[in-house]
Amino acid sequence: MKPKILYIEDEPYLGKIVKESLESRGFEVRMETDGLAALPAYREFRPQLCLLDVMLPKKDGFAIGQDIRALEPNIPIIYLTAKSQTEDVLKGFRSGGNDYIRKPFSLEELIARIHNLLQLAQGQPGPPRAGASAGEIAIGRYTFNLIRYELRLDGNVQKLSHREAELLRILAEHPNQTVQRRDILQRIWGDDSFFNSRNLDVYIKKLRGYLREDHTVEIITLKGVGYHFSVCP
Amino acid sequence: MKPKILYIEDEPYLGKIVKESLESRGFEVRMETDGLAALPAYREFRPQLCLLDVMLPKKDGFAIGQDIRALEPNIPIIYLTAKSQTEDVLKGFRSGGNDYIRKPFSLEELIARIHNLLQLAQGQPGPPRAGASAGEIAIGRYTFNLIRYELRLDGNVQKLSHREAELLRILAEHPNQTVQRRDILQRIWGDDSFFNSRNLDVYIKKLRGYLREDHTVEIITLKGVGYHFSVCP
DNA sequence: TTGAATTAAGGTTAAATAAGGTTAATGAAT
DNA sequence: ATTCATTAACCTTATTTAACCTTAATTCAA
Repeated sequence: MKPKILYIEDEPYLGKIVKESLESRGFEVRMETDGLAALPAYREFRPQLCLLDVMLPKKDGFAIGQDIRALEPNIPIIYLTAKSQTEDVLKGFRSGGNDYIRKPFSLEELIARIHNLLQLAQGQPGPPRAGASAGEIAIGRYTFNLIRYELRLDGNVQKLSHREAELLRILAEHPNQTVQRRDILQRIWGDDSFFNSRNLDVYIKKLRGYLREDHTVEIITLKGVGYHFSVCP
Repeated sequence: MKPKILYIEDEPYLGKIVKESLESRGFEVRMETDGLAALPAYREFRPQLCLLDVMLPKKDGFAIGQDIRALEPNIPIIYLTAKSQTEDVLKGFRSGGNDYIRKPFSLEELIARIHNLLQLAQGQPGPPRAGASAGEIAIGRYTFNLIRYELRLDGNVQKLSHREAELLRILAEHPNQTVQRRDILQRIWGDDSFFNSRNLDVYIKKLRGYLREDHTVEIITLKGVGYHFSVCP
């Protein structure tokens, strides 16, 4: 489904160009030129992101942003303005903005920032792999659900503990790459002292046990360095 | 605890000013002037956010950003640069940047953007689901009425007690996120002494009982940390 | 330059600890 | 009286610690 963007802009020429550009990049855009029409349009359209010009005749963009934020605390909002005073940028952030772009801006930059915010709002950074939906990672024939801490193969479900899941996640985020031991220790235990180090060994063993069914998946030890999560298709 | 920021900047005068300003605003800052020192410093310092100058003599900020992103996929990264070409902004986002600030920048704006990103990175409360109106939260197939303390599934209504409702509310406000045990204890009981701690266990059990009907909803224990309210769609 | 000896790194297992789960009884408030 | 909240006792399990074993890397002698 195309991400929906609500765009409030009172300059019709600029607005038309931006709207068309965004549409050509795969967004569904609803534009309003009147600040007072923004909130009703929001309610009806239910966008994933709002792009608000600040300087509007009747109701300024900051006020609109605050209203929308009151309705939907987490929706990404980008303010768009000709003002270049720092004070306005600050006001933008205080009004609940997540980004603030000064006119004149480059369309490419605008699009990059939109993508960035939509991704941040989703919460998930890693590139999704085929065969696994959001919140899941494909690991060979397994599917690992990051939210429920479940490792599935065919019908079988293996519940993982928190530590097990953290470790598997780190490995799975770096398929066919070397992950340094101390980085894992830092991420899970916060330091890389001797005891935690032995602890990691224990969990590596557990994961190897869980992953035994699919021989294309392997945790390879690189002594003195770390681990290589090998996933050959 | 103060948020830690790793700051890579090769201009010592500018760097000193920025570092001190950030410190005066409650951040703990580690600055490095050498691009090659960035990654080791990152490993040791484990910051919550990275502030990377792009134009560095030996290794540029984008390369550093990519390395750091490989270690920690979710850490917010801000690029800082004198370049004003759009192409560089795009490159910045492609390298996994979450924001991009052009020099000369205002310190206040920088700080506002840092706060903004730290907040975004903190918690992504999942997208509120359709079918629940104001004062109600959708929890999987359930609907939870915050005012009447009622948990509904299809026709059935389960009345919750005050404590039960408080706890469910805290969890439901953070779907698919980790909530620290001590935060819950603080919010409900005002402290986190041993006895209240056992008390929480009792209420968690009760909620699990109420939520048993929908298997996509689960309260996952993270031993020593807290709970993860998993709501898979 | 081999190749045994040495050493460090990690594997394996099991025990200990701490954290939480479960259930029931007690106490407080309406 | 009844409901809800707290306390308590006992049970289960994740995590840590520890001990001992295996294997890879390094060293140094022949």
